[in-house]
Amino acid sequence: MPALTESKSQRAYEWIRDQISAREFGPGYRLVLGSIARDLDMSVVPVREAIRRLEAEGLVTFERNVGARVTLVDENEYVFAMQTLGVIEGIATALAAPHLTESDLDRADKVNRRLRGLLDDFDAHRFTRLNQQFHAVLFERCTNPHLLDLVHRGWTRLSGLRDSTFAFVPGRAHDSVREHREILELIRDGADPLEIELAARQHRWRTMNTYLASRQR
Amino acid sequence: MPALTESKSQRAYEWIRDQISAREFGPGYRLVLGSIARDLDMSVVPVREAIRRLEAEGLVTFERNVGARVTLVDENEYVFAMQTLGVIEGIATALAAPHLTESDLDRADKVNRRLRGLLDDFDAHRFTRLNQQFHAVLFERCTNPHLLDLVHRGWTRLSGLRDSTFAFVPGRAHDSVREHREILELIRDGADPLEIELAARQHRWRTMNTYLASRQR
DNA sequence: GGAAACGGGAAGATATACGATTTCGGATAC
DNA sequence: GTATCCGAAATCGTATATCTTCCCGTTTCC
Repeated sequence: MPALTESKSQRAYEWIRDQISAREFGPGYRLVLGSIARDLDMSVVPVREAIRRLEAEGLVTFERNVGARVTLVDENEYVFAMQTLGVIEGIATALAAPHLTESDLDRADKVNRRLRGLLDDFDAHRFTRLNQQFHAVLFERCTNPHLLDLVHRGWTRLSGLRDSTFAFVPGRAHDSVREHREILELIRDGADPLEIELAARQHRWRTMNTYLASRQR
Repeated sequence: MPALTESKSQRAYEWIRDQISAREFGPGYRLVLGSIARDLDMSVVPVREAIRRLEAEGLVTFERNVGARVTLVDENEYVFAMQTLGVIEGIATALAAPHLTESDLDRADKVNRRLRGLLDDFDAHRFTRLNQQFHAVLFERCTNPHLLDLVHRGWTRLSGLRDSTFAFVPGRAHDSVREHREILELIRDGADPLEIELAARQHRWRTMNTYLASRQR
């Protein structure tokens, strides 16, 4: 009988990751091996392995003889993650740009229109979700899988950190939609890759800076 | 009695990583849990955990019910890793630049002179080691630890992949030393961060391109 | 002669067991 | 009242045991 199901270790990994993403396990949440194992109806061994992987990805922090907890991030950490994501996503978008089809661009445009629609009746959570969708269309065709993996990790990490930047600085959403249009424009025009890269990077960095400015008051 | 020694899991992790780095375990090497455990005088459980971490870092590839082997990289993978490292290292260098002291720059310069000294009596392996040292001086002061971590992983990954690019294209070494000087110059002059970033990026990408060109003949 | 079925050994996946370490509440000393 | 010392409970770390899966050489059947 072939294994139709994935390994328990894999299941544990995905389950924990999803819990973190869904913020069931918020930052600082204590991951107790025994209880997770019980919840998932398995022994602790696969759970340990899952946690090791998550540790290597930076989603959880491990302390010898004490245990694992969901990585706790301060202000700085958030900024660092955003700064990094800006760089990685920027180059990924630039590399993907030449491979985007008309239909990709239309899809991105449609998502951006929905984003604009949200501006009136603002919902930070929905906005963030759509926002990610928009960018995903733009970078998914990146030709470098290694880079693409880093982009995904960056997003996962951020989604674990903070529900939504836009909840803190709703004003940023308006500019964001406009910048999306500009980036799409650049891609449609077959602009210089470096120009696209820097536009995408600055777009993210501006969100980060807006957040920073809002905090310092 | 407090634990003066690190955990077995940690020991296994470091040992395997070092073996890969030292190319005792070359690409494709089959990592058999049982024998590693025997070599390190421990049970397989810690070894499994170590391998999971290495898997998450991309150093080993895992296949269900089959086992782990040191990540085998084809031409493409090498190019992807270099491309990524160029981007990451570029921004890290740019971010570090304003924080470099005179003594840092002198140290880098000294290393680069040694590199130039090696040109006459070329030794690709030594050259690669010194080359990494040179760049390490430039990016270590990067203010974003997250980014710095990615740079380190990139280097580790590449060192696992291929002993030395310069062994394939020794001619590149000469240009490389010159470009090092130019980068140092930019930093000393307090050049625009973007300029520094792109110089560092292009420096690495040129090595990659030279390699590619040499392969296509 | 080749394809398919079989079977044994090697290695992986997971469970269970147990000793070690940390944590924390309460008792005791000052 | 506070600080320090115990000890139990919780939890981790690792070893051992068992079951499953895969690999590969051999046999069998067309």
